[in-house]
Amino acid sequence: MAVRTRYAPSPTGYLHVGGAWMAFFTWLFTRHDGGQFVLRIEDTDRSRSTEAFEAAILEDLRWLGVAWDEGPDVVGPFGPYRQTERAELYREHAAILVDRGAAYPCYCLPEELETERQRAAAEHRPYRYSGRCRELTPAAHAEMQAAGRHASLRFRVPVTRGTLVVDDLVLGRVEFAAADLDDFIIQRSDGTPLYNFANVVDDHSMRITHITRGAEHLSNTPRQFLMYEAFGWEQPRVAHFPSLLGVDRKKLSKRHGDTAVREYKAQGYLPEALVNFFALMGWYPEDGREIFSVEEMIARFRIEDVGKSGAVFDAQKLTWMNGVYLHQALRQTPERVADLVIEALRGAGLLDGDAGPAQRAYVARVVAIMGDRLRLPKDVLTYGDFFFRDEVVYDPTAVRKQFRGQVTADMLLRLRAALAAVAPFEIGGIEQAVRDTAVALGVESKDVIHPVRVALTGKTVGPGLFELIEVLGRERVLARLEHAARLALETVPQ
RNA sequence: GGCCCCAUCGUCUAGAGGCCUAGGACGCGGCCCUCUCAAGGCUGAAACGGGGAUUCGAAUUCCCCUGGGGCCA
Repeated sequence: MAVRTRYAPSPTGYLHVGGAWMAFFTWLFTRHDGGQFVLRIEDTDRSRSTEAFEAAILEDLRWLGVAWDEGPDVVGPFGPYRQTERAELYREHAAILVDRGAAYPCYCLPEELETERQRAAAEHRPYRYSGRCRELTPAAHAEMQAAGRHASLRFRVPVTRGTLVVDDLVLGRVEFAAADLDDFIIQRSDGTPLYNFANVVDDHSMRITHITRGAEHLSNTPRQFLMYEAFGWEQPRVAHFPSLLGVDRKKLSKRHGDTAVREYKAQGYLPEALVNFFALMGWYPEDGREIFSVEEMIARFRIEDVGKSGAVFDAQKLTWMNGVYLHQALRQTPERVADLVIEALRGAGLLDGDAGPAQRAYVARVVAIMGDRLRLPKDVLTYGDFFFRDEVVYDPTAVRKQFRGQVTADMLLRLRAALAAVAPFEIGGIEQAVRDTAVALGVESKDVIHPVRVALTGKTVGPGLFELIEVLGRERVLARLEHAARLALETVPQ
């Protein structure tokens, strides 16, 4: 039988890395087995679900390359794929359970349940629902309804069922005692289904064969299995993936900040880097290789190899990996890197409006000489902001380190004269001019190069000097040297 | 509080009784390369939570404890 899986996000926020990770693993597993992957929107929490979030989640999944075969925007045989459009189905199935005696109306008020709970706590017993509505007589039902009480529906746990075994694809065999469970609510008094119940109905009616979800749902599994039994349905296989943790080792959530996938996208992270990084959390290929294409991941991924323990999301390693992919993109599709850099420059206010062809070509040249220094597009600000500023921002430390008053000023002006004569203004002649100047002054090349770098860029780090001079162009180079010569005179020789 | 899951360097992990003097990667330190930085190469520091048991032999099996996490409340 073909594998059918699903990812079922709630559109109550943007897709976060934990959810994306789960979706990706599910997708990898499905593709490895040549199965079908369904996207289902769990929007029963109407107060917090929005269409905008739903659209954003779809967009972010697509950006990551996680594609679904059926979903809210794809016509499929088991739709609709939004829970709010399936309300009738839940009511019908709840009714089936009531008819079979597997569920019953419960009229207990929240206050009454709270009293039960407190008594249990006072007597140091574990709290379990008392079951007082379990065996109500028809007369009692009528009385409750006459009193204006609306019933919720509770699932009748067969306490004599004994041991419930969950044979998990990741965790292995886990046992629960039916006697530890109490009758749980499957439908609220307003007629809306609870998560656990809607999930079972949906997974079965959508023919899901393998349920993948976060480990936090493991405890729900025995309850769900009981419902499958009550319906007489075949149970799907389950796989609980470990939780994604924040640096505090708590389950990753919005309070950890920077957890939305689109936040990473906005910062210029590449989807292939994100996805490769995801793969390495909880799963490693046999040979310990770390960089591989999606195709390789699909081929190698085995759900049995997924680890059991929660993983901390290490943003530093992700950034390193982004550098690996950025450098790869630099060789294969440099214009893509240029686009990302343009975004970063725009974000920093160093570029405005739409970049014209000339500007794009200029950025491409900058990227060509310094792209291998970038891990993130915004690193362009660290190494090459001077390419995009009219006024060089001088790092005081760099100036203090490299400028020596009159001596430096003379050297800068001498090089200026030499560069003014270089034709064409290309790297070969430029390098010659710099080295000749050093010889003429009786110093080593680097004694010229370092101060000149500060003069032209304001900093001690950056791309090769000869390259950057060429890209900067004669006019700006001459102007900056002249300006820097004056600045040098103001610095006290150390 | 009850139930469940987890446990190797700071982090992601390899390790399914002897191959472990516990390997790799990120990060951190050093060296090389070099006009700087980055990249690259070499290299260093860095872990089996504790206690029992099984075994000739345990990171690897079992039990207890501890710690962390989750679900229900």
